[in-house]
Amino acid sequence: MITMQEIADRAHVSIGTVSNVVNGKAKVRESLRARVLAVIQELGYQPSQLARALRRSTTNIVGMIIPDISNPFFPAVVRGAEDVASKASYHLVLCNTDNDPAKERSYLDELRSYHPSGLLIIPAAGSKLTAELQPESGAHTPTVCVDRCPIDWKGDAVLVANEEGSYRITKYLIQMGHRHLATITGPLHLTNAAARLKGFEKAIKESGLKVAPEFIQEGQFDRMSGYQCGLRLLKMLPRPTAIFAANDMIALGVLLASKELELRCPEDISLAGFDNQEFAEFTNPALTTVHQPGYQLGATAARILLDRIRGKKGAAEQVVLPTEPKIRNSVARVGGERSKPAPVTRPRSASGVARKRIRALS
Amino acid sequence: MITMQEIADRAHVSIGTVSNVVNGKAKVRESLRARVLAVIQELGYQPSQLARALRRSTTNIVGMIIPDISNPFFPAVVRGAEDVASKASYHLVLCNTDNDPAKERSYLDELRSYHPSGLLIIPAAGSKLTAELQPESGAHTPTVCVDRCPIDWKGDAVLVANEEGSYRITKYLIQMGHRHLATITGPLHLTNAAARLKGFEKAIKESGLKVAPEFIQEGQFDRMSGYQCGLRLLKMLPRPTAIFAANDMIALGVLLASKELELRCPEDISLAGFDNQEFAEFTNPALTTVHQPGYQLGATAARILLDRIRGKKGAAEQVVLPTEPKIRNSVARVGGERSKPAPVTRPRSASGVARKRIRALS
DNA sequence: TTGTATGCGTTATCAG
DNA sequence: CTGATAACGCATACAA
Repeated sequence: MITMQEIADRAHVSIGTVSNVVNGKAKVRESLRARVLAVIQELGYQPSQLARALRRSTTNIVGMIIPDISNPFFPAVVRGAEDVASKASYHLVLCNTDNDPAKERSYLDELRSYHPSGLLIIPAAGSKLTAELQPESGAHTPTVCVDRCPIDWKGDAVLVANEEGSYRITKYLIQMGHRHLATITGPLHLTNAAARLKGFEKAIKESGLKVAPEFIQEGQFDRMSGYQCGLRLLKMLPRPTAIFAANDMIALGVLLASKELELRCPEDISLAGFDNQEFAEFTNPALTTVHQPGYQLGATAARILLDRIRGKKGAAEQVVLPTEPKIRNSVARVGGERSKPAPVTRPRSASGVARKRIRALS
Repeated sequence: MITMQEIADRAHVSIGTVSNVVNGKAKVRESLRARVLAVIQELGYQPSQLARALRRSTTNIVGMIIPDISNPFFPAVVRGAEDVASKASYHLVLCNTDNDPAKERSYLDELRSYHPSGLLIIPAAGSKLTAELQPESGAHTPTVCVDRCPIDWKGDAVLVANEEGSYRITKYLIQMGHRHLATITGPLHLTNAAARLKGFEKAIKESGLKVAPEFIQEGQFDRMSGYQCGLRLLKMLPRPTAIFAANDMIALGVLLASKELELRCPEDISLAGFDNQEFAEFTNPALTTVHQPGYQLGATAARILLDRIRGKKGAAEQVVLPTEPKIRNSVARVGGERSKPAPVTRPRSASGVARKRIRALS
């Protein structure tokens, strides 16, 4: 490795001068500056971020922790975060926790010991380990929770209108004549999974319907889990006529399960998801789901983080981005009803502060 | 931040002793050891990786560079890499280059200045910047190229049998009666894109067929590009009867284009992809494609990298993993032929060293 | 403007 | 076994 000292020697200047030209802080005589730059070029000198960080005790990296890189929803939010971070010349480094709180903890410690400028966290299922990141704790690294947060999280967060989204899609299911609804949830100690279930139950209740407890299956947010819970649900008698899957990966699993049981979707079983992933419009049948703005989620979170990094004080910001049902072909009308479905209404209390106006579903 | 010195003070020992208990290198009297550990616990001390790395000039991180996190194929290889890296207690940090060589360069420099133990690189379209990572260059960081490599790459690499895969799927297309084949390739300066085209052309040639030059469209490996090239192709007269898309994202784009043009797949246009992504069996129609083992790709690369990190010398290893056609419903039989398709034969020279035996397609 | 010296938090080398 | 001390590469306050 080639160091500043070597540059200094070759350019016949002091190491301090080299540092000054590298960082452009202090003024340096033009002739020296040129000479130093030339030597730097020649030797291909790269400043050691390690030493620099140790000295300045901060780096230009933003750490991001995601729970499951193989669920394409998360890469979408990563894209959003990265675009704004890299525009502000921060480097985004990613760690995948595999939904394992222990791994999360380990990555978090590792990341923090590199003194990142900030942290973007999508907590793993079961993590409550973010105590030392809360704003009140002394010299904390600026941190914002994305997509979901531990129940006791007090800091900045950007979420989506989960409850409203699932409420609206469930209403739609009911309007389509379904009376025997089931749902496969995510891990319920995650705020977003809980909110989606809440919206589901709210719609059910409002319509004077009931769901048998066994029609509410708690799963993971992945395809495997959707497959297993789907199988279980589809074998029950009487069978539900519609399943609300708490995300699109689960829905994919249900699709697989129904195929295996030789049940047709939507004729035998209607299905709705949540995410509106890229593949949702291409599945067979095209998946009716709730769109959530993954990219904006990441971008917004990164913007809030940058504000904090730049020293913005004030109360924790909790932004809630809107969700929007996407009606496609995986839900069939059931029963005699032939009337056009009424527009899906919004619940009286939209959860949180929706940034954009949510258009009513036509 | 709490330092070793503080621990030493509180435990009434020297800083050297603290270092010894933390690293478990030298022997420390049990009583002291316990005292130190207690203080560490109490104060929640975390060693500074920064200082440690500066001193040791190496870290336990493995940097990984991927070109497009929103293409689900790459997350799959990340999973593989991470599983083996983290089992060996390395931390995988990810950087997404967005297929931008400048960004790649920047991340690479950044990463390298943190002294990672090794680097896993899936080069961006257009990167030829890996010169200083080649094994011959002096104190290089162990590096292995994954999935594809710049044409002049001399180091370790793990790839898949691209040419063979596209050869076999193209043969299949021809067996299904197609005579007017088109292809949408990836960026052709990427080895894998070039190999897939080569396999395609080889099959064509072997069958005594020809493709019009405009039936070979060079695109990017993403859906947008597939959509655009697809549109172009589908508007040509005479129209190709089958399109071989160099990956599944491109195929998705073609699906969209055909839908927009009100062309039915596979009746009006047959389509084959490459990747066999998770969604491929759920698309409408289910996508016929070439399976490539993303997870193993990452896992194998990480294993080779770990060997190098542990000091293994020797010539560059170039592993080629097998690919396998997956026949589903996006390719229609065309023309009068009604005979059962003959088994797809393997080309005489399977490219590279396939690790597993490739079963003939039945 | 430029050079010198100190310290960031560790690890490693040596005396005790 | 334990403690002092010199690096690691850089930034910065201060002296020249």
